[in-house]
Order: sequence, then C-alpha cells, then structure tokens
Amino acid sequence: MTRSMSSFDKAMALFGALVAQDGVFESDAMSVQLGVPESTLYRHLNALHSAGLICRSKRGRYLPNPVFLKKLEGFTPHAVLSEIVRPILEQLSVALETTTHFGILENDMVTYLAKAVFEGEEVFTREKGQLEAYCSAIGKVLLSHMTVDERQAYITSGPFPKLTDKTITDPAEIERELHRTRIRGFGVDDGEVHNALYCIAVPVFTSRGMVVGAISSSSSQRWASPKEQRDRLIQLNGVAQSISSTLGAGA
Amino acid sequence: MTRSMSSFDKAMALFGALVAQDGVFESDAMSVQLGVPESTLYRHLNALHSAGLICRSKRGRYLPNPVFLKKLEGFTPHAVLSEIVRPILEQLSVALETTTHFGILENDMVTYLAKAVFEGEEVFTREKGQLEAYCSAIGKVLLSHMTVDERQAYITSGPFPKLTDKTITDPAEIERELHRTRIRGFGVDDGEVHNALYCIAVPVFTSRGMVVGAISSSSSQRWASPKEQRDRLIQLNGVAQSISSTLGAGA
DNA sequence: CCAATTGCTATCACAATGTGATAAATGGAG
DNA sequence: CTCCATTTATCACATTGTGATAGCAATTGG
Repeated sequence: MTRSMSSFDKAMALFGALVAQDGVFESDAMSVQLGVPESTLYRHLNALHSAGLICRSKRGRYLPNPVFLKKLEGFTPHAVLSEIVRPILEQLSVALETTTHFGILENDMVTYLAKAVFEGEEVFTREKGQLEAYCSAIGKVLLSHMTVDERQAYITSGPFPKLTDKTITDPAEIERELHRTRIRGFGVDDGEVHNALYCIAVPVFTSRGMVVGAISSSSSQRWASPKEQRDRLIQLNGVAQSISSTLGAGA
Repeated sequence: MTRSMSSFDKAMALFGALVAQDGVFESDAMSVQLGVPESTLYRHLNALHSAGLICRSKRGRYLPNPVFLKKLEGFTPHAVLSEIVRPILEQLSVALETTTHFGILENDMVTYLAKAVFEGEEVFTREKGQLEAYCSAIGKVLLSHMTVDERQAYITSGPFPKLTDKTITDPAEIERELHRTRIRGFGVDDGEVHNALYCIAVPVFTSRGMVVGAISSSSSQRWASPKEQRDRLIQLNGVAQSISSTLGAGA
C-alpha cells in the first residue's frame, strides 16, 4: 500500500528538512538524517533549485525561493484547512446527529476553523471564534499532545477561570486531566465550558504523526449510554483519519 | 544549456498553475495550457499530493497543503530577497564605487530591501524604507513594467508631490517618462527625489520574465561622461542577471 | 431516475531519468 | 598556501516516468 517514494517525495523531504533548519544544509549530516547519499542530495538540491522552490544564498545555505513564496501569499493554513475540513465535518454531523467542530491551537487558545450545525442542536460557538483550551474537549486533546515543555509552560501560565461548576481550575488537576486525555486518546468536556454543553474530541494527525487539530462532537445533553459514546468515538476517529488522508503525506 | 525538464519541474509547473487559478483544475484546459497529456497530469497531481504539496478539496479542486504552508510561515519574500541580494549588492557597490539599492514595488511605493553603502557616498535612504515611485529610478523601472491597466490606475491616482525643482509631477509627463524608461530598459532619477542624488536603475527579472524588483546605483553627483553611465548600466544589468539566476527557474 | 459529461484510476511496453560510488574541482577559513 | 567542506562531473545500471487507451466513479442536467 505504501507506494515507493518517487524522486519527488525524496526531494520534498529535503526541502522540508531545509526549511526546518532555516536553510542550513550540511551534506554529511543531512545524508544520515534523510538516509540519502550525498551525491543524490546535491542532485535533489539542483532539482529544487531549477524547479523554483529554493534559491542559493551563500555556501551551504538554501532558502525558499521568494518568488515561490509570493505565489503562496494568498493561501493561509487557516483558510485551506477550513475549506478542506468543512464538507467532511458536515457529513459527520449528519451521521452523529450532533453539532461538530474542527479546532486548532493558537496562542494557547482553541480556534474553531469549521463548524457543522446539527439542526436543533444549536451551539454558541462560531467559526474563527476562540475558546479556552483547558476546559474544552478539543483544547484538552491539543494540549495533551504538546511537548512536555510546552505543556509545562501552559500549566504555569494560568489563570484558569471557572466557567461552570464543573470546570477544572486547579493546575495540578488540569495536568492530570490532560494526561488522562493523552492516554485514552480522546478528550471530554463534561459541561466544563457551559452548563448545557457536552463534547468529546479526537486528534487529527498528519501522516507523520504530528497533530494538526482536533474534531469534536457537541451535544446539549449528556450521552445516554457508554455504548453510544464508544460509537461516536469510532466515527470521530474514522473522520479524523479521513481528514489526515485528504491532507496527504509529507508533513 | 537548458537542462531537460525533470518530472519535478513539470509537476511544479502544474503546482504553479494550480495556485495561480486558486486551486481549480480542469484537466483538458490544463493539458493544453501546460502541454502535458491528461494522464500525466493526474500522475503529477498524485505526486504533488503524496509529496505533501497539495491536498484534495472537492472534485477538480486542489489546494496547497496547509501543513506545508505552515512550514513556510517563517519565511517572507522580503526577508529572503533581502538576504539573497545583499551580498551581491555589496560587490556591485565596490565595483561601481557608488551606493547601490535593491527595491520592490509595494502599494505603489518603492520599498528598499537592501542597500550597500559606498564609503563616503552616504545616502539618506534606509532599508525597509519607502520612497515615492514616480520620481525615483527604481520606481520608474518598476512602474514601467506594470500592465497597462495597473499603470493607468497609478497615473490617475496622484497626487505627485514636487520633491525638487526637477521632479516630474504632470501625469502625462510621468507617463511619457515611464514609456521612455520601458523602451530603453533603465530608469534615471536626475535629482528628482533629492537635490544631490542621481540614480540609474535596471529591472531584475525572474527566469520567466516577470519583474521581481530593480537595482540602482546612486551618486551624489551627476555622472561625468556618457561612457561612464554606459559602463554602469552594463554592470548593473550583469548583476541583475546574476540575481535572476540565483533565484532559479520556475516563476 | 437515467443518460451524458467530466473527473479520476489502472494498465501496458518503452524510453527517459534518477541512482549511488567515485573522483575531481571549487571556494572559504585560518 | 593548505586544509576542509561544499559542490560538480561521470559512469553503468535499474528504477521511474511516459503517453495511449480503456474503464471506473461521481456529478450534472433533463
């Protein structure tokens, strides 16, 4: 099923490594890092150059081609993600019979990039709106996938307003909740943001295992049975994976 | 000298066409536009997808991969251009014994992205600073390469302050000056911005003939002989071409 | 609801490109 | 000048890409 990597993929892997290292290219280090012989690396560099993806700065330094960058100026990750996810979310909303959301983490807050309303199940959120992360289902999922340092920084940043009776506000308690979330693979908001709002959320990964965002199912009433929740989680995860594959590889 | 296009180049050409058309892909139209059979186009689409450059939205719509876009967020065309051009400009400054500039057009104003000072030839400009376009050498060059509509819009936008005795402020006169500039291939500022500032500028093209910006040679005194000016122009054009090739193909 | 159109995938024999090892040339730093 | 890292060049070989065709899938219009 894993199609053999074309030269394209390998060259793009090099490109990714380059931008990740701010343009610095050390042939031998890069060779072991990517598992590609040096001679091939230089051929890829030239391919990237003549394709207009990179330009040569000084020795050992290759930067993204500004002309190429300019072409992409009109596209923002937000807008694209939003467009990609929306139709998928709408299907999910119909299937689950709940309102669904797609959100990402931004400045320690959850930003909703897409929302699909289930009729009669109106929710106060709105697209492009922001929400606290520590108490929402999507937020918990995204926080739970931070690095240890990032999470530590978040936990100590505070304060964590008590939005409802159920809101977890104690930093240590939040940390435990995030740990639970990470372990079981999904986040739960049991009326912690709003009295009549219950959500579950699962992460959306890139093909390389980075977390892009999370999708949630929101209801104004608590789920009836454990079985029903399990069912929702399965569907959520299926959709999450479907988004992953829509996004494609290389990330 | 023109190296045979690798699959990479062709796929990137498709990518370029896609972003230029806001993601819309019509196989037959694209086939004639790029001169590539449809079956190959779809193979390229899949290559771009699995390389993480594009993601599929709905039928016939392919958008830049948001994960890919996010990787490039740290790089701006300005910063990269500036870094690329600066060392080249410094060489030129030494060779010409004048201060040199690299500027682009932005909101009808010239923005200097790089400046190389020749000792003793201080100039009031500064990097990232803005200057009126209609009277500066770089500005004239960039304006002269606008489309007819763009130039018309600029000419009628006004007003054009009279910065020195020599500043051309009459719209019709400016238009003629731009036409002259376009025809002869270089721009002249004969003390029109500042009393003691004389510049000549030439355009910097991409390999596909689009204008990226312009480079200029500035002096506090008018050039002695026509021969000297001709010599400067030759060097300027050489450097402009060198920048072009540094930028690479595909644009 | 069925036809027609368009998007998209699969398969083939063949040609073109990419591949990796090696060697040599270039350029910068001390 | 000398060293070291970057970069180009060259080779025989194998992997990939190529384009034509056929077929499948999904959307559109009546």
